[in-house]
Amino acid sequence: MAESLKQAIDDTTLDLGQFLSNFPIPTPAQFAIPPPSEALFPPTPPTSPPNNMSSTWGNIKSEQPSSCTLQGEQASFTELQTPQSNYMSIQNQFNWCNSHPMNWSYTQVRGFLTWAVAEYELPPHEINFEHFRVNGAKLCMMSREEFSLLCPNYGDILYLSIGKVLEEDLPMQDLFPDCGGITADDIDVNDKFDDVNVELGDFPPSPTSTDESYSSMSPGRNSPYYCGSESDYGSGDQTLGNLFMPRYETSDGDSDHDSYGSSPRRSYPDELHMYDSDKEVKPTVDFSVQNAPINMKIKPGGAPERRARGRPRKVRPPTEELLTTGKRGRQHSKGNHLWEFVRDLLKNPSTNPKVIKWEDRRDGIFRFVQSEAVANMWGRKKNNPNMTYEKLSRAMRYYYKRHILERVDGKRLVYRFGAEAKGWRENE
DNA sequence: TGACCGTTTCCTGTTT
DNA sequence: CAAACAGGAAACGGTC
Repeated sequence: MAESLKQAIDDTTLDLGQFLSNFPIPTPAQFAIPPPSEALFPPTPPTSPPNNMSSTWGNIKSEQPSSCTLQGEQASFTELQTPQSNYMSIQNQFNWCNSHPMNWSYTQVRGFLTWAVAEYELPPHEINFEHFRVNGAKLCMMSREEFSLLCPNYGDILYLSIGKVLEEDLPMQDLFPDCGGITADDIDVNDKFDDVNVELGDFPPSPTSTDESYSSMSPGRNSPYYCGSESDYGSGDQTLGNLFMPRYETSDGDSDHDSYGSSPRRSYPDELHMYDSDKEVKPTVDFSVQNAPINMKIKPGGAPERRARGRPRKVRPPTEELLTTGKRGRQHSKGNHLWEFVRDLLKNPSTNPKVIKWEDRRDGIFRFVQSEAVANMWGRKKNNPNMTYEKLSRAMRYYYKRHILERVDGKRLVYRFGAEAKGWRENE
């Protein structure tokens, strides 16, 4: 693993190289030098990644992240030449695997990205770390599309990598520990990408996306990330100018398979092409009859008819995991139910009362303070960038019949736990 | 393999 | 007028 990280560093150019220049690989001799001070560098408990990266996504290597394997070495490799602040920064980069992504600092986000580059053998020059100047909370809020916008060719991989970390079966207190990383102030759907916007300028918009999140990220023509008008799409440029390059095509699903090139590569997180619903970025929409989306009936010679009711059928190309094991990732794992997710947000001081709060603690009445933020977090957990509060609330309403939730009339965004909901009471 | 479950997606209509 | 609510319909993907 250290080898692959070093290889990634050797291969590094431009931004990543600059970043990694602050990231010296220790020599064996340096390993022997003790840390300067216990107070400054308290002994770290044995480090393991927050989860077993292979448990659910069979194709992800089971080794610990590179950064983790170096954890034990870091206490000695920099202090001679490196200022303490730099040292601490480096230590933080290694520490990303010690805490939940929601709690990552910007530095830990970088540490994670460094690991991902090495782990999935991504071409470092195509991943500009400066595009990810966000803390973990913001990173977790970013949709798949945002990842792709920030990193056109490998955003999906990064998105699914972070989703993988989030998806693991951590106990909720580990998922959202109140340990100073994220505060409630960091979670605000209204400024859900503020860090990015402030530091990067506006995102370029999705050319045809109807996703409202894009409208809030409308491009500044003066933004350094404004890459041109629609006529510029698909220039083929692989660098910054291509941030806007559409990667998704029509609903036939697998047209972006080639995006990752044909070179042999370590297995990426699977389900990279899982979602191709009609809300995905679809810069080229062909409404000819044979190419019409499945639910879009075309009148002969006329305009598209109203789409059919119900959930549109998805076209999902088989993943490597599906082909080898016949399985995709688990969906209904323990603790994966929406109401339990909501309950655990209520239990967590990082999210309660900022995004969700009790209206009446004893009666189990609660309110979504930032409904779209909750939806975003739920979507992240389910690896579904298209989740919205509207959809989440539909699922919530199904709980009425099962008495997991009870209706609270007359109040918007307010629900009440029902008789079948367990574990929400203070002394439960 | 198929039934079932817990959503997810989309829709129309209503209420706030 | 927009946002939220309500609930039907159908599809999806995992579990049993």
